[in-house]
Amino acid sequence: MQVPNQLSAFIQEGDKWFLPSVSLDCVILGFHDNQLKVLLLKLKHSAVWALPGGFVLKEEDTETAAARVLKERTGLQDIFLQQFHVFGAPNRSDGSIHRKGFLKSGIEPSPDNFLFQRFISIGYYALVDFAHVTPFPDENSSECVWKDIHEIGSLMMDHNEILDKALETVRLQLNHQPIGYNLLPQKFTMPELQTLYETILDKQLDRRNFHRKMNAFGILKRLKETRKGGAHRAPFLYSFDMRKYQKALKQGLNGGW
Amino acid sequence: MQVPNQLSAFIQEGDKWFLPSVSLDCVILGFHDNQLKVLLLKLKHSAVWALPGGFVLKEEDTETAAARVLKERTGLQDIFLQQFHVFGAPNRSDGSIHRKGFLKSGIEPSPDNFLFQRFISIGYYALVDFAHVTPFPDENSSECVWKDIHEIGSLMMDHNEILDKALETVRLQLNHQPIGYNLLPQKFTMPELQTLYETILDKQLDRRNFHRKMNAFGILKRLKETRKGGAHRAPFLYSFDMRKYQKALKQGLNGGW
DNA sequence: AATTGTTTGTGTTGTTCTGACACAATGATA
DNA sequence: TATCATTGTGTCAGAACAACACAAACAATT
Repeated sequence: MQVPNQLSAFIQEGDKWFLPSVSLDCVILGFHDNQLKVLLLKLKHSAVWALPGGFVLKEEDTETAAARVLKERTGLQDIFLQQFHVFGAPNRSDGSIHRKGFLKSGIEPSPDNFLFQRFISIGYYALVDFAHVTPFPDENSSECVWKDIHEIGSLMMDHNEILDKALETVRLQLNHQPIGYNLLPQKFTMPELQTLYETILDKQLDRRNFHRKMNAFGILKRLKETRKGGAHRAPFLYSFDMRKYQKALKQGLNGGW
Repeated sequence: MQVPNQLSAFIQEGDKWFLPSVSLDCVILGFHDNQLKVLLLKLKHSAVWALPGGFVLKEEDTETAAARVLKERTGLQDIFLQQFHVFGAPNRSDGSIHRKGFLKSGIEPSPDNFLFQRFISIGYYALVDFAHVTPFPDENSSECVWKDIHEIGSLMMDHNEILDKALETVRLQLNHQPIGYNLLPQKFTMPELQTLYETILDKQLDRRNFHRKMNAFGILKRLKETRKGGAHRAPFLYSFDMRKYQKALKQGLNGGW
């Protein structure tokens, strides 16, 4: 089954294709310039930024639906994708946003249009290699860009809450999920990994202790290459030893009991 | 808005009251006889055990809906309740179970009955003080009882998966949520707390190290009383110092970075 | 009332982990 | 070749941890 590609198909036939009441929103995170980025888009005829979202096809798994939305916005497949929370407040979805969009497009929607109902939303976060992504808008959105997570203003509906919850979840799961692996390119330096940790934890870490502790986990392979070009001493490149990484994550990277 | 109390109202008017496509299931956990228990019920005309579940009223918050289900089965209010996962496989819900129930009740359901549609399910887990709960069945179920988590057989639909995921979540959140506080009575002994930890973690812990570490967290108040009556040395009673407990949980009880 | 069996409370010891710090090595730039 | 910022490595004291021993308490038995 294919997703309808035309706006008009959405408008007139939403309830023909999709599961009612259920939507999903994706917090797509990348790491670039030593900063965490999130993919946002701006709906046509709307002034505010929003998380990319979508609906679940009638015969589709919710995870598959999230992967589909991710692919539509980034072109990426087989990406680390994780549901983290359901947002189920009765007044969270706001049909008036779509209503205005319709009117500005010169369309007169039916009062019981699919988009006007109440939706709960399943939040997913995705971790992607920034360099592999070219964000592009769809026919419903005018812009699709990476935004620094420290420069997010007011988002549509409850999307600020969704984003915050995603970041909180990533922080809590840092020792249990391969977060470094998914956000960094295959080869990376120790200072880059440290900055990633510092950004996620929003906390400064001691460079030398970080180095020692990371090596102690035994999850990194130090390559023979260094990253030249910076104005200073060239740091070694590392990559993850996935077998040991996965094994270590099961215990949690920091033990506990 | 009140929930319909009669089975017939569910059957004939489900889509009048409830949000379509969305259900929820509750993993209600208690601690008794040094073992973790889960509340299960058996649907009328069905041989298998199931988790208590329900639906979301059209204007109701999903959290409120879960609290309502919890209250219906246990009589308890203001309980620690936490969503942990959404189960969204397209074939997970099984209308034929309800169909059989209808037939055995001598009812001829409409083919487009509310219960026959596809449902995703939001999983919630609740932690309750075992002593405060008297499980009782509703008009849809014939039995409602506490079961030891090690003596669970095959449950209805994907409820084994839901239960397993709940237990896994509790284990992962042990250092971040007030799990001891919610599962134990207000006064408890150190050995009881340790057994709770051992049961959740499915791992033996050293009695003396556990004692020392727990005290080091500073989240316990040792009372002047002891628990007499056991055949051996009477252990001290403790209670949680909630202010310090909450504060400690924010960092996570075991640090990490 | 003394003895016994089992459990609880507390302490010790050697090892590992942690946080705070110093210094030498490196690579581009001046 | 000197400079400068950054990276790699090392040290050291204090904290945390695992493994272990022993005394105190309680009820049941004699």
